Formats: sequence, structure tokens, C-alpha cells
Amino acid sequence: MPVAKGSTIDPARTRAAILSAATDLLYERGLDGIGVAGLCAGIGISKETLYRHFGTKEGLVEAVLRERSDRVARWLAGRAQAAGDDPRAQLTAVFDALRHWYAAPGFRGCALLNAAAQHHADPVRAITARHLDRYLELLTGIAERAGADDPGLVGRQLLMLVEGATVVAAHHDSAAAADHALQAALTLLSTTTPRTPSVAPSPRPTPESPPFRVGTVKPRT
Amino acid sequence: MPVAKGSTIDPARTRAAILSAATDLLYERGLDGIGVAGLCAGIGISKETLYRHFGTKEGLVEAVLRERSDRVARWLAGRAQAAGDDPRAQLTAVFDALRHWYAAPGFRGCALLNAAAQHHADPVRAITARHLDRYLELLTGIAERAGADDPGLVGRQLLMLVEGATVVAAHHDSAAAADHALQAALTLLSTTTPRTPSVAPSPRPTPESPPFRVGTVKPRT
DNA sequence: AGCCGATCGAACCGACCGGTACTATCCAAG
DNA sequence: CTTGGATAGTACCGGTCGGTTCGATCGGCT
Repeated sequence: MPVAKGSTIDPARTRAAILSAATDLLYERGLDGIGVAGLCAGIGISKETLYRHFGTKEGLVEAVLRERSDRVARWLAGRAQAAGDDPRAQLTAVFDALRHWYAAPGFRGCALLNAAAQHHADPVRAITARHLDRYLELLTGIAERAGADDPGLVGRQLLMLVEGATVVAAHHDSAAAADHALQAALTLLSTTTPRTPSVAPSPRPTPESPPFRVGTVKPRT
Repeated sequence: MPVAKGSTIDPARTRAAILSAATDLLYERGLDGIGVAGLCAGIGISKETLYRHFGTKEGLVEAVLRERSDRVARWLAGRAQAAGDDPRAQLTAVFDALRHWYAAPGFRGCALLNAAAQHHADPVRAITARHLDRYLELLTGIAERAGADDPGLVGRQLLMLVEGATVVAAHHDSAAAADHALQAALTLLSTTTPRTPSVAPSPRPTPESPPFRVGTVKPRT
């Protein structure tokens, strides 16, 4: 069947569906753990469709990683913003979000870091580096608003706690990692924050859906 | 040439040489980034030799990872022990060692974690988990000797700092990561250590060679 | 009504994969 | 001196890889 009998021909929707399904499959099986054939079978498309949309397996991988990074970063930033203006509440919200992520079924660490560990190619590494940049920006902002002496330093230290917690959650102890990291993060923030921060009102938060599996593929019209 | 003209036939030495060369190659190229043929070419052996010693590519990989974990763990523990009895000095020694590791040419993160990100197979994951266990044991010991209220908790937090620093060093900032992490670690240790630890004499340290590339393959007799 | 583009399904391609078999050669031990 | 084990080198195996091509078929647009 060339075109599904009741389906709508909509390249944009097809592309999005491929991206979504491929994200899960590549995360579960590993970038090299599933071939293009298996990928297409799992997604439910033909090879030609995949290659028309993404040109190459590498192209698909990069698109997947970019979208994933965007989604995770927006999700975490949204959670922080939704927690209000208090930097400590924002930090708590970030690690709360991480805790749910760690507990999600099939959690296997950060998809971006895993990908960078598998493909040493420059594009993948660049996407991963930008991903860490986004984390760093969020955490440095929190350190700034908390009145840290050296927000850049504290931001990097918080980044290490986030990444370390993710590693430990993936390989050792998924349950308590986020809580222990949060406690350490709050301690770190306190000891480097001599003065009370000035709190200013912030705009309304927009809810973001979590980056981990939350439903199944939606049927097309 | 079936057997190198001036070489000694010594299976144990051959095995060790394969292990050493394969460790570097697999780390540089990734577990799936190099095939058995390329591996043998890079090591300078024939396929038959590799398969006689390790049975399978997976067998080789597991042997490489096990040996790597042993070496890194011994190296870090040795550095800590060589720093004397003061837990803070031991912690400093650990992150000093890490700093040198991060600065080594070709550093690309923890080989064990990278491997676990590539092969989801149980044996590899088990070796990685045990690796983290060893780190945790070392760090918890330091927390204990520092007189921490909850050495287990502090140990896990220090573990997150170590792993987080490694991730950040690999993908973001290899220069300052160890120092920033050390500062955070000392802060953490201080705030959770109300009482002064009792210092007892410890046995003499044995020097350990670093786990990263430090020379080239030694010629066989 | 009729065309165009999106899509499927399948065949096909050369390259490479992990792994085996065999021979020729060299060392070491009896 | 002979024999056996360790090794290099090479050819080979079936399978899978990423990627291309083609015909059939269906929806959307004019």
C-alpha cells in the first residue's frame, strides 16, 4: 500500500512523526544499535520516505538530537520559571523535574551525552556542547538571582551536579540521585551567597510537556 | 610472516599487549567505531590470535573494560592514599589526578560510561556499575574519615561531582572542571562535617601509573 | 477529470561486519 | 632433531549495513 488508505498526505506531519518515533528508538537501542531498515520498520515508514526527509541516517540523528535538546532545555527552563522567583525554589523545581525523568521507564541517561559517546563526529559533539551550554545558562541565571559571588563558577558547579546526578541515576541509583544532588546544590548555593537576593516579579510560566515518553504515536487523521 | 622473526612466543605477554592496544583503539574510535579487522591491524596481530585469546569481540571489550576499571580505581585510590591521612588532602589529590586526566591528549570522558552508553548489554553495564561502586567506596571512605554526619550521602554527592566534572570536562571545559569540582567538594565536605575527625596513621602508599596514555607499546624481547 | 507529489513495498547495490578455516612459518621444549 | 604450539597472512562465509531505484497506489489540487 503506497499511501495509507485513510491517511492525510502531509509532509510536515510525516516528518514530525518520524522524528518522534526515531527519537525513542535511537535512545532505546543506541545510535548504532538499530539500522535504517529496523528504524523504518519501527517507525512504520519506507526507506524512501526517511531518506527524502532526512537525506542520511546521520541527518536523521542530528535532527533528532537537535529537537531533543530543544525540548529538554525548554522543559527544564519552564519548570524553573513556573516555580516562581525564588532561586532556591527554581533549583528545587529543576531537580524535581530531573527526579521524575530518572524514574521514567526506560531511562538510560542523557540522550545527548549518550549520543556523543557513540558518534565522535563533530556535528553530534557540537549539539551536545550546545546542550550543556543551555543547562549552564539556566543554572548560572539561578546562581545570579541567588546573589552568588561568582555566578559563573556556581553555575558550572551546579551543572556538574546535574550531570553527575544523571550519570549516577542511569547507572547506579535512579531513585535518590536527584534528591541528594538537590541537597548538595542548595548547600553550594547557600555557602556562596552572602547577601540576600533582590526578588523581582517575572512573567507567567508556560507549561512544557516532559521530554520523556508520555504517550504513543498519534494516528494521522 | 607467521611469527615475528625476533619475537618471543609468550601468550601471556601477547594477551597483555592486545589488551593494552585495544584499550586505546576502542576508546578513541568507539566500541562500534572500529571492526575486528581494523582492530587487529591497529594492534598488529592476526584475527586468529585475537579470537584465540578472547573468543569474541564482546569478550575482548569486556576484558578491556574490566582491566580499565581496575587500573583507574587503583590509580585514584593510590593517589588518595599517597596524599596522607587528611581527608581534605585526599579529596584534593583525587581531583588533582582527575585534572591531569582531563588534560591528557585524546581525553573523551570516562571509558566505562562511554562503553555503557554504546552497548546496553548486561555485562558491560555491570562492569560500569561496579566501577561506580569503587568510586563510591573511595569517596565514602573520605567522607567517613572527615567525620561527616552521613558519610553515605556525602559519598554519593562527591561521586556526582566527580562524574559531573568528567562529563563537563569531556564536552565543555576540560581545563577548569576539576578545580571547580574540587572547590564544591570541599565545601560540601565542610558543611556536613561538624566535628573534627580523628586522624590515625595509615600504611605506606604504593605508586600507581595513570590509566591514560603515558607511553607507547613496548617491544617484545 | 486528471495530473502531481507523497508514500509504500520490495528489489537491489557494494561495502563491511563478526567469525572461521587453512597454510606457512617461526619459537620452545623434549 | 623433532615435534607441537603460537602466530601471521589470506581467503572465505553468511549476514547486515547504509543507501538507491522503481513501479504501484493513493490523496490533494487545479
